[in-house]
Amino acid sequence: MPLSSARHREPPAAPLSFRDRQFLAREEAILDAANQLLAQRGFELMSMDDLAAAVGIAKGSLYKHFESKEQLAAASMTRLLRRIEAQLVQQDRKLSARSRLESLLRWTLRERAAGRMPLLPSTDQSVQQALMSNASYTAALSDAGNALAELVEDGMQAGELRQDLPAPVLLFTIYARSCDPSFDFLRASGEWSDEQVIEFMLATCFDGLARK
Amino acid sequence: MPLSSARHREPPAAPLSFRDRQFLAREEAILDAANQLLAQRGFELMSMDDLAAAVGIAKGSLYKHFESKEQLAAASMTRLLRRIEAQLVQQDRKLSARSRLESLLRWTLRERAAGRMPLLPSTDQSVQQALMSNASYTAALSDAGNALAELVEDGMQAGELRQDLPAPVLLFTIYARSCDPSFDFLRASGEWSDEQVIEFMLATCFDGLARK
DNA sequence: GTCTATACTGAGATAGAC
DNA sequence: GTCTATCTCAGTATAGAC
Repeated sequence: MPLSSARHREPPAAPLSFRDRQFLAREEAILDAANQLLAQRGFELMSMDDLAAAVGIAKGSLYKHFESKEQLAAASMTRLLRRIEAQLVQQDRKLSARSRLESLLRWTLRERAAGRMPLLPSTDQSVQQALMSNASYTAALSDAGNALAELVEDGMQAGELRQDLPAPVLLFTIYARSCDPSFDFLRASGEWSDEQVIEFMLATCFDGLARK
Repeated sequence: MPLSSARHREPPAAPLSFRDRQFLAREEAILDAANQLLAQRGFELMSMDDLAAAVGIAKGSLYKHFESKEQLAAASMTRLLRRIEAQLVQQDRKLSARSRLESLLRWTLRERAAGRMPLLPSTDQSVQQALMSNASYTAALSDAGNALAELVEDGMQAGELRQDLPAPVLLFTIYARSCDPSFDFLRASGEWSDEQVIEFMLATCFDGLARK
């Protein structure tokens, strides 16, 4: 009977009771900790024990909020997708499509540097399957994907993005940069600041490796 | 007692007995199957049960060849790195650095399409740690990395690759393309052939997303 | 050296008191 | 709804027969 994501997306008209707000606050805390652990270790290596310890609650209590580890991961990913969408919505729409895409990728990589990127897109089939059978997740994925696709289309029509490749190729390429391992490699080398590495990523993504 | 990678790297002068050759052939079969499973599910989700079943031998026998799952993964990665290096060595050295890099990436993505890429670079710390404490692996990694770095340097000096970014940025960017999830996304869409997707990857990698 | 059978461990999930 | 204690099972690794 957890309130869960249903109430997330459609807040009731009536004000929440103190207990409900406390419950939701705890749920947010769980998702925050889950994001950290998922980012650090990935889905399989994040144990519910570790998560409970990180949040400071008992393992059993996790299951009052989320019915399984998979559903918890789905909630974590859903929240991320909603945030991505929010980033796109709040952007100044007078900016060029390319600069909006760059700005989104910058935000995403900053989130990742801060350890808040669950990084599930790159994991295995069983998790993917669990995600895709979660209605909230697929809805959020569709919404964020559509918003991003629209931006890519705009950029292509405006002549800012190349037109000799199919739009999905550009879309997935941008999407994949958010979980690109080169980000970790470059950060691990310790030679550059996070912001420098982010700008490197943007440069190689949009302008490629070849000399122009 | 397994012959293992030591004999791999320095074959003895004496010819191998029939039993030894059989043993090594089985070891190769294990690594082939391991590559497939690692590619499909990743390290954590590949169980030794599955692997033994795929090879058609008993689980216990695996431990006569490799002392642990981690060492087995290290052997798999080592073999891959040696093959990458071999690709570089056998290339026509009169070709431009850029076309040699493209050709290497093409080979790598074809290997991946065929399910032969263990994809371990993107996994967690515990595996990475186990790999880095394996001498054969670190040697192979160093060799392949140096060969690749040399090629990148050549390309930059020849003016084929951009010079406004540090060389390691270019190197890691190319390296990361071999485990780029966008490859899977594009293949899964079913709209293009593997070869088309590979060329898309090369195009976005070297020329970027922006219109030139 | 390969097999079958088993010990041991970690982790997901549940039961029941409060 | 949260806690402690426990169940169950998958998976690594090992033992022992042949």
